[in-house]
Amino acid sequence: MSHKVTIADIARELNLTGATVSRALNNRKGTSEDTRKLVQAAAERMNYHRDRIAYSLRAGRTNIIGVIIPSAEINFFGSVIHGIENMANNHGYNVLIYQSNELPEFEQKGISTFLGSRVDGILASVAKETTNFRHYLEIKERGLPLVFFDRANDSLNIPSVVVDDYKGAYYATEHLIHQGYQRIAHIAGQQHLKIFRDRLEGYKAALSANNMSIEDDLIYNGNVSIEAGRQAIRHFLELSNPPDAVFAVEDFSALGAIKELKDRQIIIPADFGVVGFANEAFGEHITPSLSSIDQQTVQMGKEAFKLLLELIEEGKGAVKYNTKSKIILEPVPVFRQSSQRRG
Amino acid sequence: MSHKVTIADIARELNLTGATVSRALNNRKGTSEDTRKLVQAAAERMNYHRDRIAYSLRAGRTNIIGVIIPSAEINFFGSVIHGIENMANNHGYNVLIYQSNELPEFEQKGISTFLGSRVDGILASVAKETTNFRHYLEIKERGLPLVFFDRANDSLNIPSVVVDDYKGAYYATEHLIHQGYQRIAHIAGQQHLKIFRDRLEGYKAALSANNMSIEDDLIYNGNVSIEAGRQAIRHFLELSNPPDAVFAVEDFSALGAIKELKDRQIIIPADFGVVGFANEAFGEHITPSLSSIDQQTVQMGKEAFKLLLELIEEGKGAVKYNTKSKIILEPVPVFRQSSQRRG
DNA sequence: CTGAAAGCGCTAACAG
DNA sequence: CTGTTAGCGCTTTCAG
Repeated sequence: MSHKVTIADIARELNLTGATVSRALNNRKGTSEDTRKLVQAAAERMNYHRDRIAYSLRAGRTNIIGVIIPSAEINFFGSVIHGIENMANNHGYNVLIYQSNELPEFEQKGISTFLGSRVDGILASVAKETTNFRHYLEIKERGLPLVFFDRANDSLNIPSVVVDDYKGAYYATEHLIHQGYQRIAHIAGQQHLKIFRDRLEGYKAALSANNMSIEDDLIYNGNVSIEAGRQAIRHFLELSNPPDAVFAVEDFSALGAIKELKDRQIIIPADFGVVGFANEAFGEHITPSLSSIDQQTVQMGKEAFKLLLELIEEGKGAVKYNTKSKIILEPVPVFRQSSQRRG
Repeated sequence: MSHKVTIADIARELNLTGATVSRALNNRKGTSEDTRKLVQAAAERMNYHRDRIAYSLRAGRTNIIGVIIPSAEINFFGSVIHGIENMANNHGYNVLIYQSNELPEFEQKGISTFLGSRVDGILASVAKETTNFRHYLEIKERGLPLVFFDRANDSLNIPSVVVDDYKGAYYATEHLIHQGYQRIAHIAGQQHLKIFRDRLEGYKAALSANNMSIEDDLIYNGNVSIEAGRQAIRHFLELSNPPDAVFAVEDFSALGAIKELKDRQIIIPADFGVVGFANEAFGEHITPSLSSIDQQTVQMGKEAFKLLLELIEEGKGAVKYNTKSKIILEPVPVFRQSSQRRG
């Protein structure tokens, strides 16, 4: 059980004082080369690890950042965490995780424990159900660095890293047009979420830019689920003038669309084109493979950490929140079988 | 910026002393009802949050556990983390994450920072490349609670939570037999990993129990990848007496097998049955949908935390590591189209 | 019931 | 170059 070894232990061992040992360990100037070596050897030998709790209390910083995500079970967030943690690790930071499970109460609780834990900064992706952002503003008021990723709220003037949803949707729709589809529909997501609104806008813009009309009948308001995708197709096919392609707001509704089309013996992509959004893992493996828009998840995590780190270092207690610090990642189209009927 | 409010601030405000405030806040006995109310109201009003760093230094515990995973990008681990974090949260613990990226050096580094961070316990899933377990033993020697999940090492006498790989493989193989397949092959994984060895054993046992012979030609030694699955099928179909079904060590090799069989116009499941292992998300959506064995990931995370918590609470500095504490979860068969040709 | 004092382990300021 | 002292914010003796 060998009592945890502290600086005092090393000092006693070497007939020195704690201060000297501390200086030697941290290579502070004002220590002779000799004692420095002596101390470091002893530390090694005695298997000393600096106590970060004590250090943090003293230094006023923990080298820990807190990350709030809706759920670690969602692929997307696992991937972002991967980017965040690796980058953080490179810079000497550790990552504390908290899941909101999409509920604002949990978000609030997570923020509260993060504040108590004295994390040096917070990265967050907002829960779907969150409409009141008071708890996020509290972070800001405390002068603690905060960066949103993916699910941001622009009106709060908080830095963020997001993918360009508008552009991604534009690419997807334009691609369908280039593939010769004549009537392109859209399966939309919940419109109270900005990311889904942006995708709808991108879809519309691409149509307009190509002199195609925007028709309400061709925009199905669902949610992000396989079932919504099936329902959308049922709705579309009942129209007197049905579409021949669809851009779905994300991959699961695209998947539902594909399933429904296959059930109805409609050939993809020859008779009907489908593009999703998110580039989920399954897309590559289904038949036909799903065209989609990659969101640069790992990159997003890395950028988010880097931005947070800048704020931490620049800030030192007084962070300047300016809207300038908004990083918009370029979405990457991944076009596969479900939409390619040319070439 | 309002200087962070501390116990001293509240004490000053109320003309009390820090000790009293502390007692009142924590509902310690030996405080009058009146002052208690007074203090708690003031704390609320002044927006006081207890500083966990200072508390931890004093108390010798952080209420933080460290979790080492190979990569957050792997679905499986995201899902386990989900279970761990939710359960930890319920019990007042926070979760620090560290990715080994499958490298023992990183594992070592993670453990080192966890020790420095004075986490109350560690959960770990061993990196593929790890062969020397010295760093894990160090945790044990320090008396810090440690629990392995999924990728464990039984010879170290460290508690663990795993799924019963042997049984899962047995179920999978037996199922194929019950479906009337005559010659059942196996795509094996790297045999230096226990989980893969166990699956091979389960496969063999099921064959033997059903009076079917075990043939070396029907066991393909690959790794866990789509390409390995394809290669295995190529190998099997070249045999003079080829198999008519395969149990793959995990879903990606099963996927490769399915792709190769489809390319060769072999009908699944009528002419060839396929079962995988892991129940990855894509399995449900491919055509034909993939039969697999679910590993109870979320449950695994929950059990792992619960076991760790027991060790933490029982231990209080002197943990008893006994082999008794090994939790083996029941694998859950999920049979879909790729293997069902009856009923 | 409340106050004074000490200490968790570390580092920075000030002396020597 | 090294030692002494103090303090980060909290809780827990021990007195009063």
